[in-house]
Amino acid sequence: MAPENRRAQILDKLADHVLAHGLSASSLRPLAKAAATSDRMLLYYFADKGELISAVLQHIAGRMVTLMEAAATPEPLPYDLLLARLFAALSDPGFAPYMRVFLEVASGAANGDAALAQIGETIGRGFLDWGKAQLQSDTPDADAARLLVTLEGTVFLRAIGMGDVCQTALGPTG
Amino acid sequence: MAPENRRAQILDKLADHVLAHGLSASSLRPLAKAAATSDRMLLYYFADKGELISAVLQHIAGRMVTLMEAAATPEPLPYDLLLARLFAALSDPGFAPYMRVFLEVASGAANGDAALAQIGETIGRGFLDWGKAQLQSDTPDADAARLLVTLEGTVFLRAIGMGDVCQTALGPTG
DNA sequence: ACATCAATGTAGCAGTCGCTACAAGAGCCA
DNA sequence: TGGCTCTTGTAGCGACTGCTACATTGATGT
Repeated sequence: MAPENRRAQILDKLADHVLAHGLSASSLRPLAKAAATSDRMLLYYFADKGELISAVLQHIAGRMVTLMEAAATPEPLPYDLLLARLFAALSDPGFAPYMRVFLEVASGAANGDAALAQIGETIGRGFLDWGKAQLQSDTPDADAARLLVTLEGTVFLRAIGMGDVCQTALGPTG
Repeated sequence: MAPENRRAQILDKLADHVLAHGLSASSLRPLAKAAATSDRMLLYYFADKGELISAVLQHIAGRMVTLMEAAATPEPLPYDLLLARLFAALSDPGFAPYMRVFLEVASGAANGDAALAQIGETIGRGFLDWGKAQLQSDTPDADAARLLVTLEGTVFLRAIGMGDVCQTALGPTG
């Protein structure tokens, strides 16, 4: 098999594993097992673990973009409606693993990992732009920012078992 | 020294280390060094690492409560004003380490660590109640929930270098 | 003085981490 | 056929992980 194909194939299975088990459970040997290869080969296709993780996260980001495009509405929506719709989407079990990983990326970034910070920001800005395009608003920049802040807040709170508070926050007043 | 004092003394230095370097850099030997003792002694005063981390995080939570009490206003504030004030407080370098650790706790909780989830929720609910007491509102529950969601969202976004978006979200419309 | 027991040091175990040296198979070109 | 390069397996290194067995100290109580 052509090396680029092989690398892409491996990357796909690595992404599955990271989404399923998180970055903290993604040392080389478990990753290799998930990709049906050896740690030795992972470091053959990737320069080191940092490059591997970066590639996997970019791959995951690509998948997330695809998911979001599938969730896009043909018409822009007003803030409250879009927020409610996206909040529901993030509750979907198909989307939750991405949020778990995103949270882990943010945590790593906060602890000084520059590579994670860079990838996290790229994903975040992509999300922001995507939301802005979905918004029907007189102040799209501010509303898109509010949207993102609110949604990431719900991701955070749900992680610590406070999903009920998210409902309270978004339910009555929107 | 009485064992309880000694344990408390160690706990205090452990908290310093965790706040400075994060949970991921808090294996037993670095922690022991920070507390001027040995890994052996850490496991003498704490049953195992899980109990130790729980104790440290609870200690950190206690400190955070103290900080928040010091930041409390004598009079309740309306939502927009309180949000702006707390957002500024979370920007303070004295508070930022707590948010970094909180984020790491949330990430660990999302990845299935039950102990972290429990501690994270305790801290989060404490924060929620504290905010509610600070709020002047006709709908304090919903507003406190919105406040918390928004603030945690800014913590998340700032971790990945999107502090500017937080400003945009909170600045013009509040 | 002697026994007892809490507090602490020393040393090490078994496992995992990222990573690498070495060699062997596999396909390709002269 | 003989080399040559791409790919892969085997084995292991040194560092780190949480944790523990064993020995020693020092204070206390009788």
